[in-house]
Amino acid sequence: MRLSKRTDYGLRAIVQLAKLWPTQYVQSRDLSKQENLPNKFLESILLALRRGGFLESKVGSGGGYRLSRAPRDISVGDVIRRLEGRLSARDTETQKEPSPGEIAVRLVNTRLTEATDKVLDAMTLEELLEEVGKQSGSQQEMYYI
Amino acid sequence: MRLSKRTDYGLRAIVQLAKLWPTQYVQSRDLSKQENLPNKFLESILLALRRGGFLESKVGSGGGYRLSRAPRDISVGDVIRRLEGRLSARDTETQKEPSPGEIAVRLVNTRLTEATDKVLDAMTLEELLEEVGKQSGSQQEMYYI
DNA sequence: CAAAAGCCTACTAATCCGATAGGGAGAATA
DNA sequence: TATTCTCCCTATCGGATTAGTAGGCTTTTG
Repeated sequence: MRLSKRTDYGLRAIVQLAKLWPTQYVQSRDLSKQENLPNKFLESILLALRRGGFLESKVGSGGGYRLSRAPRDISVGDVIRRLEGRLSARDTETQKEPSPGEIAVRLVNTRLTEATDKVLDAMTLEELLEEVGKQSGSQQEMYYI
Repeated sequence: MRLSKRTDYGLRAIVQLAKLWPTQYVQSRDLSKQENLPNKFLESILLALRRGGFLESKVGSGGGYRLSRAPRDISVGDVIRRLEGRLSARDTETQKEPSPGEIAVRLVNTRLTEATDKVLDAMTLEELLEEVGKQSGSQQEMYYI
């Protein structure tokens, strides 16, 4: 189970935006510098996040992106499902009676989806930020002591 | 979260073998017919499953494959991890201090892996077979009434 | 020996992913 | 008005990965 780069980058960007919330707009170029991401690729991801209702944007000088609501009101699951294109895409319509193997695979897939959804839906950006704070805090102690 | 075709096919084949256990050996050709899978592709998958210790094989006339132990002693998680090549491949060694975004992504990944492992490790082939039995049973009633 | 089956290697085809290029269009600022 | 700044949008490309094929070797059974 691996997240695509697209999702990876999107998460990293939205985490940065959550850190800065509710400050002024942040430009995509700055975001890509902060997390060291390919500029143009990130742009398309931010656009998807905006369309998904997670971000607000402002064009022109002084414009950029910011969260559309508080980090506690944004679910990581929602964000990831928006970014991850490959979700239960084709069901091939099952015109014929499914074989035992097909039923089994479908069952496994269902359980997996349920489990991941449950985990991801339980996480908000706020909680994610807290955890990151703890982690990077203890990290830095190791360096600064 | 999508399983690869390789994993899909492998599961379907091993479910068939579990249904027939502990009968005599089943040929890969018959398996590919039963589940309608590409013959040669399936062969390589069965080989991987044998190397993983899930199957026993017998060469020559009258040979084939069968489970190496009871369905209740084979975990679906083990099977899938064996078939799915792409598991936590590169960790890129993180030479530099990770950014907040990277920490967040790592955290999400950890939680996802934990959740999926938990679900898959809790399933055995036996349990899977039971569920399939229920499903296809109720399916068939709809057709035969 | 001949047939049956697994075993093994190499190759090709198709798909998807990550990334880039090149420009609009509209808002702020001078 | 002109200029700059930023998001917005489309198209395309290269490479990696996945899916599938071909062909033959080896071992067992009859």
